[in-house]
Order: sequence, then C-alpha cells, then structure tokens
Amino acid sequence: MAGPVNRRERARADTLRDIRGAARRVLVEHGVEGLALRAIAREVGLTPPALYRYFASREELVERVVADLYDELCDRLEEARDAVAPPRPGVQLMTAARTFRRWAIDHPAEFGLLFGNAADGVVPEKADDGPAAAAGRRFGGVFAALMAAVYLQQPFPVPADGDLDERYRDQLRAWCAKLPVELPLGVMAVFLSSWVRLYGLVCMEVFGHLRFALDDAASLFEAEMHDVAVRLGIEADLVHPEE
Amino acid sequence: MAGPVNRRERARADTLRDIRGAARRVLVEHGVEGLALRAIAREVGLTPPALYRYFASREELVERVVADLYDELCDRLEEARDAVAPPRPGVQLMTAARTFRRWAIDHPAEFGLLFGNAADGVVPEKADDGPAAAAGRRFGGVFAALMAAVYLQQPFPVPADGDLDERYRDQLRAWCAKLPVELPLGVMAVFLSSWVRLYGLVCMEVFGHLRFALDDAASLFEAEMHDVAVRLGIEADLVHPEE
DNA sequence: CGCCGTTCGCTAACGGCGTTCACCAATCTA
DNA sequence: TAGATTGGTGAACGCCGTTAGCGAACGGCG
Repeated sequence: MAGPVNRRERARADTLRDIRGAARRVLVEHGVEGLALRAIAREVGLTPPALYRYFASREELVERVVADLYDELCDRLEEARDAVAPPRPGVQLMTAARTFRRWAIDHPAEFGLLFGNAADGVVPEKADDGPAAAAGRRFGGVFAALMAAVYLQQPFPVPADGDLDERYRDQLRAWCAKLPVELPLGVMAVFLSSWVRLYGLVCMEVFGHLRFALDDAASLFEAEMHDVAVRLGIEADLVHPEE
Repeated sequence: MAGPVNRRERARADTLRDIRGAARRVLVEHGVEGLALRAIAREVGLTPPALYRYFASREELVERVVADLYDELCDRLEEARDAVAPPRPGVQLMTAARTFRRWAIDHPAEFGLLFGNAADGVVPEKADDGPAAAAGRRFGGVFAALMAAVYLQQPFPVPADGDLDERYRDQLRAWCAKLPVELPLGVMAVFLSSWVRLYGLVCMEVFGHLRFALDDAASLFEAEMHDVAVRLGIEADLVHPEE
C-alpha cells in the first residue's frame, strides 16, 4: 500500500492511469478492431515505443483494460444486487441478470472485448493467471454466489448425482471443489444450464447472431428468464422491469 | 451454366479454386487471425496484388470462403439428416443438432470464422446480401425446416399469440412472413428459445466460454437436448448417440 | 497470319500495424 | 556532485491491405 513518494513514481502512476483511460476511449470510439497500440499512444500523447515502459506488449495492455472492464461491470452488478430491498436472493439474481444484459447492450465495444472471441476462443490458451482471468472469476462468482444463495434459502429440485453421467459428474465435482461452499452437484448442473441460457442469449444478441429473426431480443430474454425462474422456484421473484 | 471454353477461362477457374483452397488451408493452419491475404497469396504461389484480379478486397475473398464453409456444413447436416431411417423429423432434428456440434468441435477455425464475432458483431453491419448471407440463410433454414416438420407432424404446446408481448409478436410475425410455411407465432418463439439453447451452447463451448467449469460440454449438450426434446414432444426420438 | 484490346501476372510503393534498438535528458541515489 | 536508473525519443524491421504502372500472354478479328 506504499503510495507514490517520488516525483517519478507519481508521474508514472499518472501516466499509467492516462494510458488505461486512453485505451478505454479508443476502444469505445474505434471498436475492438481499432484498439491499436499506436492509436492508444496517439490518444495519450506519447510515441508508441514509450508504452513499452509500462506494458511488455500490446497484449498485456489489453489484458489490463479487460481487467478494468470486468471490475467495472462487477461493480455495476453488485451495486444493482445490493440495491434490491428487501434482499431476496431470487430478486437479486434476476436483477443482476437484467443489469448484465443492460450493460452489454449499452457497452457493445467493451462487451465485445470481454466476451468476444478475438483470437482467444479459436486458440484456446487463455491463461488461467493474469489480472484478466482473476477479474473474470470475480464476474462468474457474482452469479454463482447468487445462485447458491437462492438454493440455500429455498432448495429447488435438482438432478440426483446418479442421474448425471459419469464424465459430467467428475467435471462438476472438480469445478465444485474450487467454490467456497459445498453444494449438490445437481445445483451446479442447473446453474450451468441457466447460465448458458441467459449469458449465451446476451452474447448472441449483442453479437448480432439473432438479427436473422429479431431486432430486439428483450422479450426473448424475459421469456428465458421466466423459464429459468420457474426452474429455480423463484417465479414469484420475477418482477417485470419497469423499463 | 456455360463452362470454360477458352484456355484463359479454364486457367481462371483453376486459379480461383486454388485460391479458395489455399484460403481454407491457411485458415485451418493459422486460425482466423492468420487468414491474411498475403499468406493466402504465398500459399497459392502468387504475389498479393495478383489476388485482386479475382477478388475486390480481402473482405470479399473471406466472404467467399465463408460461403463455401456454410455450404460444406449444410451438406454435412443434410447428409446426416437424410441418413436417418426411418425419417422421423424428431430424430432428424436431434441428429442435425449433434452433427452441428460435432462439426464445430472438429473444425474450430472454420467455426470461428463462421460464427465468431470478428468485427461483425460489434459493428453490426453484416450486409443482408452477398454469398455469405445467402449461405447463412440456408444454414438457418435447415433447422427451421426440421423444427417445422416436427410441429406439423405432431404439434407440441406453444404459447398462444396473446401470451406473447406486443413487440415480440410483431417481430415474430415479420420473421414468420419470410418463411415458406405459415406457422403459429408460438412455434417461432419455441424455435428461437431452443435455438439459443443449442446453438448458443455450442458457441460457448467452442469459444472456450465454458472452460471455467467444464473441459467437455458433451454431457451438458445432451442434457440441453433432452430438455428441448421434452418441450418439442419428441423425447422418444432422443436416442443417445453411440459416439 | 498479324493486329489490338483484354487479361493477368509482376514490381514498387504507401500508410498502418507491433516491436526493438540506440540514444538522450531528466531524475533519484550515494 | 558523480553515477545509475528511468522514461522519453526517432529510426528501423517485418508484417499487413491496397494501389499504380508495366509487360507478357492470350483471344477475337480482318
């Protein structure tokens, strides 16, 4: 927690902040494609090589931006979650899901950087460490925790361990071991299914994969939310958004 | 249908085929990112500017490749569908879905090019014309037709028009109007929901968005298929794949 | 056959990209 | 104050998509 003491250290911290801000601005203005190191340098008022005093490569810089955006999104989600009164887990989960979709639609460039497959899906390397991965885990944790809270408050029916096939059970067990609370494997299965339905739908909507049929997927999203809520036994918590 | 008559026309057709083949090879070997015009030229044995005698831009070349891949995928799907004996629509639909996932996993680079969001999701322009769009429509049509066949053979419960909200109903109606057969709007709603569950899941799996929990999403996919089959009243047609 | 326009390949070049290098001035440390 | 470290510079390399201009091969025609 040692703050900057030197003039140098202060200047360095300032420049670092400037660079991250500039990167964010370039991203919003020129999209994921236009997020070029040279463009960022131009925006900050530095020459491109100067950025290498702060980041080892463009990739590392982008990863830093990704982490920042994840954090911003998580803050938004937690803020919305904590604003729910009274704090019923079901309402909080539905609110977080709607807030996620809202953020995605309002920040398409940022969303594209976080959840798009710019070279990271096809080349499935995506390191487990690094700030971006950590921030990503925080993001997943927000929803996982809400889901767990819903179950712990009022269990919903889940498949018995015996109903899951062996490979699946093993993988769920491995994943479950990484989480703080212990839950039946069936809860994880229901969580994954619900997650795919909502998160997958948002991705498809923002990335235009539904435009063949729909201009606005809001109703489809609400319908999917409804199905998920029924499965989680929180249909009563599914208040329609005022919008 | 005028075949090549001149020596020139024959040479041109050959070169065109070579280019498309080379592009495909470059795509597989170097991924979507590495699909560079210069790399394709190198692979064919031409200088980069020479490709401009065949395509107006890199984008047009890539679009041609996209169309080729869609066609190849559609051929595969139709082949699998038509191999189902007896030709029960339910079995055909499930078979097509499994074939789609199989193709996606076996051809990650090609899948990334077709269904990734390389600059086309964030910038939502994606022209409605062009060979790629036409081939994409053919792809969607395969599943839409199977879904319609399932419904026409044995209707499954669908929401009444009155249960859909107004905006949604209007959009479904507009989309429905573009299809050859007329179906209740609720069928389209069920189709979209099922589509998102299966296609969205495959995208998430291939693009690595499930790796936080699962290494192999086969079981999750089968579970989602099961849910969809139940909703479509074709649970009996859900034979487990031998694999 | 020879002529002429078209086609198709080449080289050279432009601007943009990420990245490395050598150099220099400002800054901190001893 | 001397020396080391830091943070900036311009020049350069090799990649990218794309354009312009040139020359050779080819096709149709008198």
